[in-house]
Amino acid sequence: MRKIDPKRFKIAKRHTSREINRQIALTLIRTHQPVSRADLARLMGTRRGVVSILVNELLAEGLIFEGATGEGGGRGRKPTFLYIDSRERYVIAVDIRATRTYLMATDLLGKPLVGVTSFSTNRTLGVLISNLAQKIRSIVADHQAVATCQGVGVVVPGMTDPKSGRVLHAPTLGWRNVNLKDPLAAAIELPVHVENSGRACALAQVWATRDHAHIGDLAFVSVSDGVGVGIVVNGEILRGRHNIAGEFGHVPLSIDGPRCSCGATGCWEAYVSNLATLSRYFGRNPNEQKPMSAEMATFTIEDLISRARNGDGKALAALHSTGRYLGLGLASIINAVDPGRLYIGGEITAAWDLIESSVKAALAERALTDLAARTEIRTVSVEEHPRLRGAAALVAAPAFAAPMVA
Amino acid sequence: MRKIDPKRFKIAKRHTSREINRQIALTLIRTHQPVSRADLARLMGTRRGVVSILVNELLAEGLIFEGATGEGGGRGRKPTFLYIDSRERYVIAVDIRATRTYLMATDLLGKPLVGVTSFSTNRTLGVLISNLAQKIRSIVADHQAVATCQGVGVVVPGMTDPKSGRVLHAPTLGWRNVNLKDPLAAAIELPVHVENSGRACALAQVWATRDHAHIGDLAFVSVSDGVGVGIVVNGEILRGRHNIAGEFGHVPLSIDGPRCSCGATGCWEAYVSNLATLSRYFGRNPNEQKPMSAEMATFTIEDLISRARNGDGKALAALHSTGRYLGLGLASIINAVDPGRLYIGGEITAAWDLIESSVKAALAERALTDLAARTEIRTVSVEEHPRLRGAAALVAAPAFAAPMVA
DNA sequence: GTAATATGTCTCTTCTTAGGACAATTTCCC
DNA sequence: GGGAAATTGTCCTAAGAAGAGACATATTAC
Repeated sequence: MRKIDPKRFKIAKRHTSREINRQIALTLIRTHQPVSRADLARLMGTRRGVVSILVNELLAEGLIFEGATGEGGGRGRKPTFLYIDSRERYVIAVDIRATRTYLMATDLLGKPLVGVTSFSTNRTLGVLISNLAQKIRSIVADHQAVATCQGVGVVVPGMTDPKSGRVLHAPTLGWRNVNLKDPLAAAIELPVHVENSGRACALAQVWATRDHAHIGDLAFVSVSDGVGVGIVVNGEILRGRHNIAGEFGHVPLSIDGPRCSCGATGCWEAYVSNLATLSRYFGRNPNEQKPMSAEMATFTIEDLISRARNGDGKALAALHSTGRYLGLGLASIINAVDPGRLYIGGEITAAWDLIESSVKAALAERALTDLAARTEIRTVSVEEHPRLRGAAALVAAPAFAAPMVA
Repeated sequence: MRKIDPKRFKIAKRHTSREINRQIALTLIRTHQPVSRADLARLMGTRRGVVSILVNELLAEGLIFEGATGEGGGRGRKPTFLYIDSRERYVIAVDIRATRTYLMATDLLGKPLVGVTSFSTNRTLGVLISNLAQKIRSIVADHQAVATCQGVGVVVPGMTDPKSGRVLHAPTLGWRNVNLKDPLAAAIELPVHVENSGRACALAQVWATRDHAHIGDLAFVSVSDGVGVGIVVNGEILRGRHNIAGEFGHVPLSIDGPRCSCGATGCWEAYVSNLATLSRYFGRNPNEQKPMSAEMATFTIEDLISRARNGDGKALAALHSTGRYLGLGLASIINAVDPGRLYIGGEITAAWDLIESSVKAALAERALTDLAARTEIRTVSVEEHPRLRGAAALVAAPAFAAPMVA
């Protein structure tokens, strides 16, 4: 039961019905392909005649194509199967991180076209944009003959305003209120979408085609240098009035806890970030100003995980501790927004078999009901490039989204 | 950008456009009344002809009525003003609390028709339902000649499943998995809606007509025996997969903090509930099993507030402390869902002038941005009966809600 | 070879918004 | 006092879109 906004409603015009049904048909082709017109009519509960018109529109726009006539089981005329056309359009995904920037090209369904490339991040905006533009132009040139680029999706580790394309605050990049969209769009002459990386990861999961059970309510928790969280409610990314919604990384576990990079104390992030786990291993107060030893400076979370696997009890204990705090924080997400599924990303997922029991035990401690405590948790490994897939979804997803109505 | 659920979409039928525009017109009449057909056409950006048809439909259904011709400023034929018809239909609101149960009747806009009545709550379901049915039947009998009852909205201090009408868990009532809807609906032969009181309060605020700025994203925090929170996102109540969404009362401030009634430790509720404030005043550990003194047993938060106003430094300190914790928890809500406005209800609002500065200071400590820290906070006094208004909205709001499409 | 059945197209009907004409009012202004 | 201008609400026709069903096409069952 949704209230109509008396300032920003959208009236149904003559073409609105068609628009709605077109997007539904497209969605069904996307999730059920290969699928025939007759199948669509059955799925949609409408006549084949209407479906034919919708399909012809989608064909004319090149969004779908007709494959070979299928091998239907029973008797009767064989159906012509329809598929999403992932040849004519593609998108470019960009993941800007503190030290390196990653690029990838995918089709509209998120399937990679060229592998991931990367270059060292130069934090001076102008330099970074010219570096990016060069790489993007080269990808566009390579594909010019075959397909057209629909746009560029850029994800950034920090708060963003996707509407204006500004990066409001990205601590690890040292950016504050930087307009990333306009100069980049001007340089490459393509539409640019900017989004926070945690939210983009969540977006990638909602739009993941391979998952047939539609999960409209989910949370993505990305654990690495910081903790990024993306929340999806009713199939829509939660952005909030000031573009900070989903920042569960800065919801406290203990207000008297360790100081966090955000300035407050006891944030979840201060307990479960990779730095926190490493500090725990070295028995070091993460807020200490003392210089780190050479070992500590180069030691990574991956090293810690491999030590834990090789029998280092202290490393295992540090991971279990992180697992416990992870579970306690996940319980906050569950009690606050109660998503249908939780996704965990980041380097820590490589140790999931080691920490899962700690996570679930902690979750059960604080989740309000048993059922909620059993909320499904899925890990997304670093190799799946969730951030890049999210950046791609920023551009690709609007083509499949529901039209805004009422 | 919303994803279409490939399992639960809704196709646009022939009558869908009409349905959408009808609800938009109704919404505009509701928020702009008195308003003419021509005004509506301008507001909706459509032709007067279509508006006439929509309005005639609404008139035929008795949802609106034509008032006297208005006194338009300029020249030209005078408009006939349209109003929501709040005479033919009404709803009954019920608020079940641990010790007393409250009833009220309102029109479709939430305006009270008869004052609030109440009776002592009998926690035995059968007895309570027969008590309720008796009261409701008497209200219905009183109004039979004039108007028809659209249904009964019931709010309960606990987790509910509005779809089945079950109370999943209401600690203060000692109920667990109790079907409240069906037996009550059978007894009174009227539709019954059951909802958690915090969520209903939030609902009442979204649908409050007097507030002309539509706030589609808000949070309502009700502080009394417990802490109930209702979250509204995109004009829709957040319920979550397991009907526990919005339970910020059980998100921790400090996992090592005092034990909460939910079994966990350091929940926000354990810091800011009325009991917590009183315990702080008496310098008492709220988990202590020692019997309370006679004074402590009958002393209420209202008493504490009046002592603070009369110069009791300890009382004022206890309130300031609660204010600080309140602000810290509100910061969690802001960082997590970033609503456009926060509403605070409960007895503590009577002391808002005393604690506001503490609340805002604490909020500023933890909110991620200055802008977010300045999120508007409004108090809703106990006298406004937010829970009963929410119960009424449960029944009244669906008539004005956006149709589900795509 | 024929009946049965499924697919996709086409036509006609019905519902709905779009555009504009028109009558009824009401004020402005000479 | 009377005409011009402006505003409201209704009516009629056009065009867009779904609903219903006929029809040609294609394929298997028997």
